[in-house]
Amino acid sequence: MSLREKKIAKKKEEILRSAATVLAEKGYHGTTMEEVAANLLMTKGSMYYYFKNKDDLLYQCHQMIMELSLEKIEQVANSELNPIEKLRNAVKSHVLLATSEKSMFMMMDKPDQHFTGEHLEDALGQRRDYAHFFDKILKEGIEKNVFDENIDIRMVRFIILGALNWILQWYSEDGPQTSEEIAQAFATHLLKMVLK
Amino acid sequence: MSLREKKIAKKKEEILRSAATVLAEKGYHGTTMEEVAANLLMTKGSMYYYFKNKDDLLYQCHQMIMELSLEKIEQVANSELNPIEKLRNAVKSHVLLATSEKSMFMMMDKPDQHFTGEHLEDALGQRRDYAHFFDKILKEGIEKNVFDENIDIRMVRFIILGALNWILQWYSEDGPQTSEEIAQAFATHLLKMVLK
Amino acid sequence: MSLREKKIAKKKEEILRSAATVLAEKGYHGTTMEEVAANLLMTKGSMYYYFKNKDDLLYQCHQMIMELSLEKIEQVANSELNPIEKLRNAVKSHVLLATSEKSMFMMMDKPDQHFTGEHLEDALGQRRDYAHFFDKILKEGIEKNVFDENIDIRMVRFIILGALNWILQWYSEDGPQTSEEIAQAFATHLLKMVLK
Amino acid sequence: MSLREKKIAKKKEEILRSAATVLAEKGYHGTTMEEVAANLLMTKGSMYYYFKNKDDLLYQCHQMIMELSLEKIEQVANSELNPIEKLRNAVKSHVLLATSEKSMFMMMDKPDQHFTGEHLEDALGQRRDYAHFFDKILKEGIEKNVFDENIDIRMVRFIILGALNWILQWYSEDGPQTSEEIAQAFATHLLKMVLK
DNA sequence: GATGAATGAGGTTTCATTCAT
DNA sequence: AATGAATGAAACCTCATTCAT
Repeated sequence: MSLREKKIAKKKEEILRSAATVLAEKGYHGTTMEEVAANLLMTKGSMYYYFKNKDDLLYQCHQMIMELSLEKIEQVANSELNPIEKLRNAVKSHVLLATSEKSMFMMMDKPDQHFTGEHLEDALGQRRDYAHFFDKILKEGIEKNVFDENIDIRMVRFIILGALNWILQWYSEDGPQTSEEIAQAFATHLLKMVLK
Repeated sequence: MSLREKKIAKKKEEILRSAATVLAEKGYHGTTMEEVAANLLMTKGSMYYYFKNKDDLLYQCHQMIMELSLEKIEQVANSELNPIEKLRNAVKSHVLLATSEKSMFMMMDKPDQHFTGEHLEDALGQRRDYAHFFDKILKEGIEKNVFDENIDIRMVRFIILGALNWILQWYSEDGPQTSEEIAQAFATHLLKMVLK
Repeated sequence: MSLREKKIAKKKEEILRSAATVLAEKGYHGTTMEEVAANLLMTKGSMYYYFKNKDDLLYQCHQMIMELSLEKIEQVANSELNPIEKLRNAVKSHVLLATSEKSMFMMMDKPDQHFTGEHLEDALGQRRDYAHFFDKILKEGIEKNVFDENIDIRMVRFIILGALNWILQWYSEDGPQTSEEIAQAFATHLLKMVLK
Repeated sequence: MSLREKKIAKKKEEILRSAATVLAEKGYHGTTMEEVAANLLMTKGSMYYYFKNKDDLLYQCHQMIMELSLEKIEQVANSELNPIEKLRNAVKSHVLLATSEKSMFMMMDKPDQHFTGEHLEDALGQRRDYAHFFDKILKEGIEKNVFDENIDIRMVRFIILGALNWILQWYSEDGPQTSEEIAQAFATHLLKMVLK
């Protein structure tokens, strides 16, 4: 990657982060290009140098955070840990990522309300991929006889993902618990649900 | 309530239900008054006879569903059942309500993105009330020694509410499980998390 | 047609005429919705009540004038006159229409620069239809032995249409000749070209 | 002219030709500097080294083609040919030039839509000059008793110019007639209009 | 000479809202 | 009680133009 390309990439990320912040606060339709730009002391027009249109901006926002998340969970799922540790790590890692990058995660909700066509396909695909890693861990846990064989994998996965995504709705840096503590608590309680 | 008032109330509810459907699908800013009206074979203008403005419409939508939910959970929490049954029933009742009135529940997300001022206060208050009922059940369970005394009530409540609210993101009438089965599965798994 | 529909139709035509005036002066891209509206003491926004978008406005403008023209020439071509009179009348009628509705005719140029897809098809089709009537008259003249059998119908038609359409570029109400006189002169000279 | 100046002049002409092509296809307002530049594998910004602004570009485009045309017709009008041959040659030469440089001629329409102030004066002046040469030929023909003394010179000139300029609207390299044949046909038919 | 980046004015379009009827 | 018509603010987006490098 040339120097110039690096510079562009950096600027793009800057914009994406700004966008994510505003998007998280106001939602897709509630966010204006003006605001995203103002956030960066840029002008509306300049942003169109980097992104084709608002949809594109949103999509790439989604991409960025999705790639981050997928990378993390893939790493955990493919590690040499036992299923218990895998699940614990997956949960913790999601909590830590979500709380530290709250604004970016915020916009992962309701893809079908924001995306259409190919973008929607992509977004849903990535979401499925993410979910799949949890299924994999759960299945492995059952096979290895450390998780309760009666659990309904699909339901458990929905419960875990729901709990994790809900964090954005209530988490605040000034809350009574640090994100570490939350991660710990979530891991503990969710594990209790699946252990024998 | 006079006959006329009844008629108005009925019409209002009709509009609210239509609005909820569209709002659920497209989100607040993505929904136009036109669409809501068209859905009812009405005209945009007419709706202003019943609602002061779009915000008001959204707010009353929110109210309607919140009242329904609060009523249900209050009933359960104040019943004579033991904590286990209370929690089971609270979960089940939420699942059944959410799946049957999906469109109405859909819009309960992110109140701070939609409401301001007094309306926001109200909405957050109701949400807190709802959450409080779960806390109450959990506390009672611990006191009565049927729930694990080590659980972190706040965290558990967040997990439960997260799992419940997330249902809207994946539930489909044509899915592999009926809402009854889902309710059952959720109750079972979530209970496992809190039992001794 | 109901009263209301009539009113709408009238308003639409009002707008179309205003649009035609501005379009004639500034060309398609040079014309703004603002100007068209201002011309009628309307607001930009109001025009979208009557027309889907700018393209739609332009297209219907084109339609209006094309229908007028086609009607006129069809009438002449299908009359009982001899070919000489037919050609004379067709020319005269075009001159009179073009000079009296200069602004509307002005925009018939370069349809492929303004229209796309189906609209382009339509516009080109109508243009072909119009041209066809001239061919028909010319052919009839040759068959009836009143026009020179050596003329190249296609070329002659192009010459006539070119001369007629060019009028818009130079005609002015304050010019030295009335539109009647121009019509007369055009008819005379163009006829001379085709007579035996 | 220094070598450097020559290089610049060459580049300028390159740009003008590219611009003419795009302008012909999309019209003034429909053409973006971006497109013109892209056509030459240049960047938008670079073009401002050669041209002050878009208007300037258009104007110089117009100039280039106008000079070409004027040169041709002046040559014909001032030749030693008899009026008949002069008119025939003027017509033919215009046809051949217009068909071979279609894109450049295309933009000669409606100067008052594109130019203002001094540029408009200039453009109209050149147009008048061009027209004048036809008048001169026609007058000479009448004086020398080879053209019908009853023709209305102004009208005939308008007919001829209209027919000639219209060619751009229908001519295509793949059409049934070569440009030579068209030139021939136009000369023949238009002459017939003015001969005794 | 050339260009990448930024800008801002201006255009099109949408939509909540109003109001006379 | 309903609605057709109008409005204007605000959104998205384009593009000629500039300028540092």
